[in-house]
This record gives sequence, C-alpha cells and structure tokens, in this order.
Amino acid sequence: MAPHDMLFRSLADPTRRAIFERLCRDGEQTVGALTLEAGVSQPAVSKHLGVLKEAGLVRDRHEGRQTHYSAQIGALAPLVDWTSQMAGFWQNRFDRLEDLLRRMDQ
Amino acid sequence: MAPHDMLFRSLADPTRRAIFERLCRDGEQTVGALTLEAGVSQPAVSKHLGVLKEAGLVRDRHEGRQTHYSAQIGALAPLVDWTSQMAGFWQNRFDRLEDLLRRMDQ
DNA sequence: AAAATCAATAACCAGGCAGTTATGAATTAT
DNA sequence: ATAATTCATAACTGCCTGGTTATTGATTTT
Repeated sequence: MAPHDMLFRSLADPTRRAIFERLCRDGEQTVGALTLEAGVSQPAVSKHLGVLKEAGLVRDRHEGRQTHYSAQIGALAPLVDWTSQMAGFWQNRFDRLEDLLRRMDQ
Repeated sequence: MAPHDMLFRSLADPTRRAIFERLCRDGEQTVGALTLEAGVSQPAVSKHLGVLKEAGLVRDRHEGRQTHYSAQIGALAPLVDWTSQMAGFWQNRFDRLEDLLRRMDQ
C-alpha cells in the first residue's frame, strides 16, 4: 500500500477531515472539545481520531483522564510530493510536445 | 460540499488513483488501453473515469467508437490550496507561540 | 449486410465503513 | 467510598461503493 494511500483515505471523509482541520486551525484539543463541534457522537470522534493517528496525521497525549490530540502537519508531505509528481509528469509531457513542435517547425 | 471533497473522495480509491496517475504520466488514453493495466473490468474502468470526470480531474474526447481520456492537472489546485491553508494555520499558531515566548522572556 | 469492436449503462452483489448505543477502564471530584 | 467524568472499545446496523456479468448503442471492418 502506497504511503499516500492511507492519507487520501483518511482525508476523504468530510467529518474526519473537519476534525483534522480543526486541529490545524486551533491546535491541540481534547476528544471532548472535538466532539462538541463534530456533529457526531463521541465514539465516532474517537474512531476518526484513531484513523487519523494510524495515518500519522495526529498525535495523542494522555493527561489524566483526558486525551489531547494535535495535528502532525509533516504527515501531509507525501501528499505534496504526490501532487508535485503528477504536475511533473504533466510538465514533462508538455516539454516533449513543445520540443516536437519545434523540430517540426524547422 | 467543499470543492476539495470530491477531489479527496475521487483520489482515495487506489484503482481510480492509479488510472489518474497513468493519465498524468502517459497522457491521453482510450478506455481500452486503461483497462489493460487497470486490473479490473472495462465497466469498472468506465465507472472510475466517470467519477474522475465528475471531479473535473479528467476530460473525455470522443473519436469514432472510442473515447479518449486525459488528465486535467489544474483540477488539483484546490488540493494544493487546502494543503497550504493547513500549513498556514500551523505556521500562524507557531508564530503566535514564538511571540508569546519572546514576551515572556523579557 | 453482417460481424466485430468499443465503451457506457443496467442490474445486481458483497464488503467496508461511518454511524449508533451500551459498556468498561481509568481518573477526578464529592 | 462513591459518584461523576472522560475516553476507548465492543457490538451492531444501514448504506455506500467498488466490483461483477449482461446488454445496448454506436461505429468499423469484412
């Protein structure tokens, strides 16, 4: 399984992505705080956090009976890489086409 | 539904993402050509192409009885924007923290 | 004209996944 | 000690989605 596979899968769900966005925007949050704005039950939030953690997108920190989660922005790197790679392929093909046209023009 | 929602959803499936990658790498391809390497049936490929098209990630061009598909690299822009935005949030929080520490240090 | 090819659609099926409620384990408050 | 809080897990459910085969429409080929 490609490294960005988990990444895309994790971010595909709107609820889950919203949780991650919240963590990016507002920094470390407890499960309870996240649940308040998630629009789904606490177990659902916990499950989403589990998926995000599995994908390396979040870290958890236990403190007493509450768990604090925070975004790991670095985990988005493979996504950036993938996008650049696709753009690179595109550009290469464009360059080759340009080259071909230049040759034909002569 | 956010503009990047479709995007993430479309790219989440490995088979579908592979088809898109192929189009980026090798340029315009017919459904038949894509089917040869997809590892799934032709109808499955057609369905994936439908989803990609819906998300604006591919264009189709009919020529006789065959349909040629090509990647629309520009459609990845919202994804890049989203990533930058997340990184931006992160950076802002970091800056505020840095600022706070500087004040405390005095 | 008849046969073959290409791709889209229809109809169906199985598995996965996001959601729920109920419960348990650990910690904190009374 | 007891009660309350916080989160994770278990068990279940319904739907969505990715896959299949069968078929049709459209175009080429023979």
